Amino acid sequence: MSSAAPEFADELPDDPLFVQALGRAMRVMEAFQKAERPLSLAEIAAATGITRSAAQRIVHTLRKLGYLRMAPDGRGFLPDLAVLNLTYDYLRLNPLIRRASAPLLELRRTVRERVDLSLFDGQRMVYASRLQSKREMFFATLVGHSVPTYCTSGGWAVMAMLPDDEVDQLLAAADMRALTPRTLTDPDAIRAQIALVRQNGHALAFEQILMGEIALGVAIADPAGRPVAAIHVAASLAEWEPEEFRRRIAPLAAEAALAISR
Amino acid sequence: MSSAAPEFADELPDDPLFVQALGRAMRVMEAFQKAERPLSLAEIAAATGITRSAAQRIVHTLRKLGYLRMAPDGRGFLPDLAVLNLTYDYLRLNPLIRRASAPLLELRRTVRERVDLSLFDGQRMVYASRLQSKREMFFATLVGHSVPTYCTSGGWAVMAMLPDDEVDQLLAAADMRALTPRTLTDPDAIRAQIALVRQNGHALAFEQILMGEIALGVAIADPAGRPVAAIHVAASLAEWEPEEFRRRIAPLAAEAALAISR
DNA sequence: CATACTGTATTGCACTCCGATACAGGTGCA
DNA sequence: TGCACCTGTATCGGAGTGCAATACAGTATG
Repeated sequence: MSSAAPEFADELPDDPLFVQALGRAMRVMEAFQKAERPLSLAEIAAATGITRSAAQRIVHTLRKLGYLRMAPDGRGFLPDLAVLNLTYDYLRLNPLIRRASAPLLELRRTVRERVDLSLFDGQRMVYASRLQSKREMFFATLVGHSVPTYCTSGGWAVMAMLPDDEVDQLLAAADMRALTPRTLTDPDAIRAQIALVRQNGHALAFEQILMGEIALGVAIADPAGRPVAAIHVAASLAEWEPEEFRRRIAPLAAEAALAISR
Repeated sequence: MSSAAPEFADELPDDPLFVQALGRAMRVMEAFQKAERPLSLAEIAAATGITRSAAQRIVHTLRKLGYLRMAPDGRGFLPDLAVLNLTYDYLRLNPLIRRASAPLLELRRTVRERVDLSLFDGQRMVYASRLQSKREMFFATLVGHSVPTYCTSGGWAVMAMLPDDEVDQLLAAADMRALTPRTLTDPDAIRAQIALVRQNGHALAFEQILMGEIALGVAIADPAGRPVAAIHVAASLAEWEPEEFRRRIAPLAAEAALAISR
């Protein structure tokens, strides 16, 4: 980090339309992504590369607007309720999610296992909708939760629809770490999975995120043919024989994905 | 609307810390709350009371940051994925929701009906977590969805913990409309429900939001004793005799609420 | 074919945001 | 006890940034 390059670019060079104050403010909100507890002004300033003064003004403003609030003990700040209003508008207005509504419920009804819709965001797949089944962990069920693209059934399904050079780029840039003993972190092993998806039309992932879990993923493309999301169906290996799971679930998931893609 | 008062206050008079550009930007994001489809620059400008130029710059910036995107057909703008990252941080870092995790799952497991956690936001109760049961409507299950405080079991439970004058204020300011034929819109009828809550410790709502639905709500207070949220358990009148529902569910919901309040 | 709407680009001026600095209150280490 | 350092809060002059007006290209809609 001894480079002279600025760690934080307030704007791209010569972008006269970019509103600096807004860019900084969103960096403040995003600072909480790496936080595990309330952030003080000094911490916010450090994390975003702005001065404490600027952080003060931005936090003050975001607080008045309901996007941040002071932590219960008066030390540090946290995201606040107004954030959820944005969430709802995003989900409600997103055309893909609107179209996904009926097929996902139908799928959930027939398979009776957990059904998720996740959105492709480069290195991550972000959950936009979750229809639980039985046992659940809580935070894993939160909207906005994301999992790595390289080690999920949905991520493999999405990558299978990308040209090879983009897949290579993605895998090269991935910060791979094994989440379970069985998580694939070898790029070639992942490429092999992608090849399988291109044959089968779906991905099957064994214990990549959680031990005991099997997941089947199918990608959803936009009208131009680019993958933008994926459906997952996740279940317990204690209850399913893998080939049976694939045979039963794959056609239903594929049908749902097709209905959403349109 | 012939008054000379400005319809949009960029800042409170003499608040030297308030960042105008940021206030405007958040107004732009919030403009989508009343939208049913993508908004054009002109519409955003009109909805927020800023000029088209300012809207252009703000939209441009929010777009570069991933909070807005152009609609699929190139006409108008929509909230974009980055919003969900904020969502997750809010849910993940919120102390109340952290504490609620285990009790809610436990409650869901025992009652086997829909269990929600909603946050008190004045006139609205905003859903922060939803654990579905069987049949569901989709949009109703989205995080960030909100329902009026005055006609939900959770809202009644929350109001029961407020002093009477605050209840009166809330009801006076409420824009009451019946969502079903049975929705209570008479302030006195609602006050009667609140009185019941103060006796029973929970609220029971019949078909206030949706015909055929019964809901039981219990409030959650902060350490200072102010209500901040509510647990709902919702079920079908086709499957439950109301008194049986109350008898079975109320103690369990109350226990969960207590565990969360701490 | 004209009109009105899209989104995009440019420019000079003034006001707004900038960052340094100071302050009050609490915590913790010596 | 007291000093050092952390909280969040408040003030202020200067300069840089966001402001609004205006122009432009492309596309529906009448």
